[in-house]
Amino acid sequence: MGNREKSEDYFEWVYAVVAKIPFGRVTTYGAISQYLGLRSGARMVGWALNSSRIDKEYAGLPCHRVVNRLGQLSGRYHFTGNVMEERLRQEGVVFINDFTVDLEKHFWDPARELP
DNA sequence: ACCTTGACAGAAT
DNA sequence: AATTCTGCCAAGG
Repeated sequence: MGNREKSEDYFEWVYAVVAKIPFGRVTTYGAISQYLGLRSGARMVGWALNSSRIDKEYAGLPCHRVVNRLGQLSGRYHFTGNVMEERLRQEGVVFINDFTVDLEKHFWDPARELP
């Protein structure tokens, strides 16, 4: 795990996109997989982030800005405590409730915003 | 080598 | 409208 050389390179592609999510904006697993044209689907995007969590080289990745299609912080349990929510609130992201962000307001679509 | 389990999402029931 | 099923594929047991 955390072995970037082997496995499919799309893990790298995922990291690249996540790294470009602007401050105060969020995107979804599905949007990323769609933008990258991954047949593997949104599930593998989450899997890639799971690897990045362990891989120190990607410790700075703003993976807290990735939520599921309903705006729910499905990855919150992979952060310590409620770090994911705290970070987003710090960026001024509006919450519907403790684990759901206002996607309408903050959604960032890589397919539309990226060249 | 087989089965289960996911940081998901969309279709089908 | 709500729940279940299905595609997807990498790890871990």
